[in-house]
Amino acid sequence: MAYRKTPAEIHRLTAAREHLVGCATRVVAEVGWSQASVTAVADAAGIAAGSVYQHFPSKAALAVEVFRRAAGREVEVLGEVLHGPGDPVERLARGVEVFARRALENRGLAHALLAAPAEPAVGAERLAFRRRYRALFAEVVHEGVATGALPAQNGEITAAALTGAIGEVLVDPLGGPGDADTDALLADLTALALRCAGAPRS
Amino acid sequence: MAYRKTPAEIHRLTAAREHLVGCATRVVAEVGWSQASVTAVADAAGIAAGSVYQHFPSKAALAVEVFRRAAGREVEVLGEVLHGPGDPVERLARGVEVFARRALENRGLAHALLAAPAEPAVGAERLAFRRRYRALFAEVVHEGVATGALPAQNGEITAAALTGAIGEVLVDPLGGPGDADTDALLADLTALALRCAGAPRS
DNA sequence: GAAAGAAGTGAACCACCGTTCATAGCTTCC
DNA sequence: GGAAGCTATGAACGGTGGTTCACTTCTTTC
Repeated sequence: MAYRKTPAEIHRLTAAREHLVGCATRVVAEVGWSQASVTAVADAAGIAAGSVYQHFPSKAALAVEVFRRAAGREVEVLGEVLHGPGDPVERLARGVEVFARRALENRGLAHALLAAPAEPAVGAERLAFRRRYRALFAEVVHEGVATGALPAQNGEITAAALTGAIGEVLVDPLGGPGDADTDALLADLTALALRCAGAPRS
Repeated sequence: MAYRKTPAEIHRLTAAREHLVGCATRVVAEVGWSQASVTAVADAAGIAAGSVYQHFPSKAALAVEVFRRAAGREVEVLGEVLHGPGDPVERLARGVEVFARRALENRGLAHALLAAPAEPAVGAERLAFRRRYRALFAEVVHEGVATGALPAQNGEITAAALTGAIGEVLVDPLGGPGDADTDALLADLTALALRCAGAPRS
């Protein structure tokens, strides 16, 4: 044999791959899936279109990777908050707030993850992650029902409503174009969440 | 002059157009916007691909027409229920129930209207109609707040949550594939809606 | 330094799809 | 019946965008 990947080379390759995924994520967040052509992504990463295929077998595979990375981060953060300290109702409120705040802080990415038109492979991925968000919320709702803090209810539906509400607000900002008051919006959203779950009025 | 459209001819033309729109709606409901190519739609209507352009200047125009017809019906029905008799809370519950029931009865179409990936022109239309659904719900919520039946709240967000929740449930049926129990689902949804709006517990 | 092999390149390829257009078939009017 | 005008047709066109591939460039090994 006359060639073996040296550690430095391996590192260079994975770095290139990471760089590609990062740039692709940025492009998707900025212009959406439909406009994120292989050429556009490659340009953003400073490589040739053909080189993308050194790292991924197809555009769909790259897209799925981009989606999984970004959506995975959100699931992780949400999970930490929902499984953190505090009683179920508090955690639910904080979870909604964090989830929504992160989405509002990176609207483009959030839109891409939750709503923007995408190829079927990404659509399937989106479905899977929606289930995970929903499951996380539902878990806390069930907990609240068990401890008596919340009334009996279909937790899955409550959870669906929470993600749906945040998605709605993201897709079509109600307060006009400007972020007139993000904090107020977040406050309204958490209040909605507590009503949705049937938490006692404060 | 040697030619003028006779009434019968006019009727034939508009009928052909209607037939085209109807078939296109069916195709979209069955396979989604992305798979509803001009050829597929023309085939379904039993005409040549080129003939579509006798009735519509572009595929986008046909798509928009299909969307407007279908979404317009829903707005109308929802409006009638929400503006009908009964106190605001009752109307809200009935509105959610009717909206969701119709969606569940024609899942394919509902999915196309609310969620399925679509070309930009349809996306814009969708945004406009979402605002209308939302406005209708918000109106009733405001009414309820005014009469004291509901607590003070951001009605727009409550309305967004309601449409979002129904959309969520549609996109990813929670109870597995089967309609295990549509009535139970509807009951859970209306219960959710009332909690969302903060209606007194029954 | 030279051979061997991998990564990078970008122009060309190809499939798909909306759209057009020359042609054929019908309808209207005299 | 025939001229004029409209509608219907479907093969051909053109743009787009993912993918390929012969070739260049860089890295490793001896």
